[in-house]
Amino acid sequence: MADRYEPGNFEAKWRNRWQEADLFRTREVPGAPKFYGLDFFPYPSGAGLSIGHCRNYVPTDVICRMKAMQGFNVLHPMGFDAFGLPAENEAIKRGTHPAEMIERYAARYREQMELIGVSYDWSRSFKSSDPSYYKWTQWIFGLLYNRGLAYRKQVAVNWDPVDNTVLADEEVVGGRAERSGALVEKRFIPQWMFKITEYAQRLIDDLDLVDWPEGIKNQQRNWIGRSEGVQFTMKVDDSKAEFDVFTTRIDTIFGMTFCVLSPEHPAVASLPVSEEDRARIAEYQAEAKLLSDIDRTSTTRQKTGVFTGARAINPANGERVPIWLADYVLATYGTGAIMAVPGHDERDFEFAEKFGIPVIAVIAETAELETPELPFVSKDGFLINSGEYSGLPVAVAQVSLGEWIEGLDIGTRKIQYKLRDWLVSRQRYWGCPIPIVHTKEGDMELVPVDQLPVELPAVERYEPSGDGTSPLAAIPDFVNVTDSDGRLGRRETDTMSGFACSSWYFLRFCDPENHEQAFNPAKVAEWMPVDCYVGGAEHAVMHLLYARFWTKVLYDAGLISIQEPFQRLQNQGQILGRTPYRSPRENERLGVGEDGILMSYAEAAEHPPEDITWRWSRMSKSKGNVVSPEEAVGEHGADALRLYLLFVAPFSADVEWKTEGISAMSRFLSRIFKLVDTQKPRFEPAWKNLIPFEEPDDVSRKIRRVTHQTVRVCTEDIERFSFNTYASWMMKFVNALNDEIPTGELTVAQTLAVSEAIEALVLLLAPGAPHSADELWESLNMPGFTMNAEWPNFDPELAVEDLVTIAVSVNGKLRDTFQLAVGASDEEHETAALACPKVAPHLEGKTLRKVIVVAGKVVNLVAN
RNA sequence: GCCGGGGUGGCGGAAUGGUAGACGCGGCGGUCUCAAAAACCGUUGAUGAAAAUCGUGCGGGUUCGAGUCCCGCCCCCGGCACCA
Repeated sequence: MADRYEPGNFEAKWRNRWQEADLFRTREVPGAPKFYGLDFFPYPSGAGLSIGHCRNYVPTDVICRMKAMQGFNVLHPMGFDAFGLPAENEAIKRGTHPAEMIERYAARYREQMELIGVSYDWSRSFKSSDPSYYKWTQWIFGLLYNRGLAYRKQVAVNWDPVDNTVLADEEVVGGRAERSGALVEKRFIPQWMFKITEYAQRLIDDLDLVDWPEGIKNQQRNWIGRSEGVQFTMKVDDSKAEFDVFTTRIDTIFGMTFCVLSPEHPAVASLPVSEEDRARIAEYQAEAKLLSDIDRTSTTRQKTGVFTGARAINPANGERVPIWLADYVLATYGTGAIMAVPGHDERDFEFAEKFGIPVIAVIAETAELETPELPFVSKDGFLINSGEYSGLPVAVAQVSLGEWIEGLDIGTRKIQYKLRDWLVSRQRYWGCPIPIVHTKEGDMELVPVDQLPVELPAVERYEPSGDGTSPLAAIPDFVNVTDSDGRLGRRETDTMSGFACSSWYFLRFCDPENHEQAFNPAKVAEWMPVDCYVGGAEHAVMHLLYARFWTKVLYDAGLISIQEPFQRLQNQGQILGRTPYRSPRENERLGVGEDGILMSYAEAAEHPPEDITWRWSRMSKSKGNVVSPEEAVGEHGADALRLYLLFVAPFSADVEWKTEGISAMSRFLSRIFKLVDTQKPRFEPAWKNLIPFEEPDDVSRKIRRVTHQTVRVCTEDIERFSFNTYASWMMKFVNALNDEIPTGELTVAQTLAVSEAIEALVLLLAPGAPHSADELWESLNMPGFTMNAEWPNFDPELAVEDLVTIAVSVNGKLRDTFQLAVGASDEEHETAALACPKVAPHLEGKTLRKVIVVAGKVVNLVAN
């Protein structure tokens, strides 16, 4: 073995040996604890992995390898999220079939993952587009259908005119398609929906059961958007017409000076209005229809609206208030109608100002105050001008007014959610077919289990039709089927969103070969929940919410015994690449939100440097700033790359990729190789049996102390995802051993302590730099692989320092330090502190008032 | 606007209310070399000759003691955004 890190000489060798030994196959030792470490299901893109992906996979690998060494049964699988628009669109562009293309891309991903030494059990791998997998995706669809959680409905949908398909609300950001960036249009098309709204409350409540970043939990809570309020009926004056409103501020009901219906509200048609009014209303409704969603929700836009001519009666005081139509009231939230209280709501205030509607105050900071500055939107206040409710604090009035409304039987207290049902159907080819047959009568039948999977037909052309139907609709062999009575029926031609496929893959990994069931419940019970789930924060809402929902449905069906799939979640930070931009030329114009024109590195090289702005942005193929694992491994070695990814920053922080740091890791590994090479002749493999019988000396005690301290901290740091400090502590350990190990003849106690230290070093290194660790392990003549060796344990007593440095401060300011034996009494601390030479001048002319002793840490002398 | 997460040397970052800056990068000085690279040793928050003083975005507070806790701001990143 060399005395330096020469990755080209041994890394590939070890990867081959691991493969030959089938080292990563999931162990299922009876009685052993389990650990399920999982990375987000990746879509295998044609660009291959970047080191940004490795930032996700390496840390998970480190924790899984440590758990394996600690004797856990570790499940660490990997598969591919193969269905969906990215694959289909790229296949169309390249003129290949997505299945064949995905196969290639997935194989490349696997090679890259293997190149960096990630310990996946590939025997469990699958793609979501494998019929043996999506058979069961269809089966779960059936389960939802039978439980009344999947339904078809004619709805106004978000239509993506670029991808030619519908999108779920979650996939629309600021009126644009998240994926394609196209402006989303409204269309009315029958769609398959999942009733996720039925689970809204549980999806909020059970966030308390999981160990996730607070930010992600909050994003989910916000997305679900629970609000408590009162829904009540407003009667229209002079008419039988009525409509419901929902408000979270029932306490402000006496301040209602108008009502607003959304332009699409069905009650509009039955309002008692004149012909003239009717014409005005129709005109406004037509205008509203023309507006796109982003125009309509633009925050800079002035409010618009029209008076209907009708009035409604405020049930609280009998006042007749005008009914307006305005598009700032959304048809899709609550009841699509509101009571407007301009005194205490900014939107209503803006509207009232514009249209000259009265604004009155009904809440104030104190019960005595007559007129607060309006709009006064705080809930911290008291009711005024509110009849018998005047004087009550807001919170109290909300309860009593709610009860009063309920007593009158015109409304109820209600909980409202922003969350809408999950739109799951897609009018595209490359997805999991929805296993439904439409009968002649227009009924729907589920395809029986024994006829699953409904396989995607192999076709030549699968471009979207653009007319709102799936390309599958044009394939007679697929569409024409017989129903359960043997009559001609029509197969459902929509496919499922990719998010459906990724909503249960973590269950399939527990039992991937099962041909009889989606999974054996006993096996799922054995492995689930995922103990550590690692991936990017960009899936905070969609994937995690959907997967939680499916898990709860399967729980309700009695198929699994856990309600939350992912016990602990960690989000890695992004790796940013240096990206050149230049200012636009005369005939060029910048897109919205861009402040430069993207360049390639080649372009940048021959461009005047003063015209280039370098910016850090997420590595992506389109930006041309990707560093591949092949490049990094080729130049520095897999272990150096792995360690650098761990060391460079805290796991969740973004990283600006610079190559200088990586060579520091090669140097570090070389120092380890050198240290092990030097100590090898002294290494006593049986140190563990001999060491209890040897009388320790100062040097051996020191070596053992730093060994046990390092073992403790590294173990804790890996456990708490503090990989950067795990790496730091190994560096410190190497520095300490280089300092402490004597160069001459060693005593027996020292030999044993050194052997223990060297063994611990190699084993602690193993999760982070497994190739090097195995190379070193072998050079020490130790048998097998480090991954099968036992993770070092630490003895707290050996880790304890015997001498500690105590800080002495006077009035909180550090003045001196001194050494003291561990366990010294408070008096000893005090005496030693007062004896410190630098302390006396600061006490001069003062009276010592108090002495604070924190044993082993600090002595603070308080004097004045 | 609302909800999260941040703000610490030249840089990445470390620090259960108890010696701020661990570990690493970079810099500086040295050893080795004809020289360079590599490797190794020393040094490196600021001001100061030193003693010392100052120092974790800003302003207050709690405490014997605050990067850490509390209150009020500023800035950066991410998410949501007319949700009644």
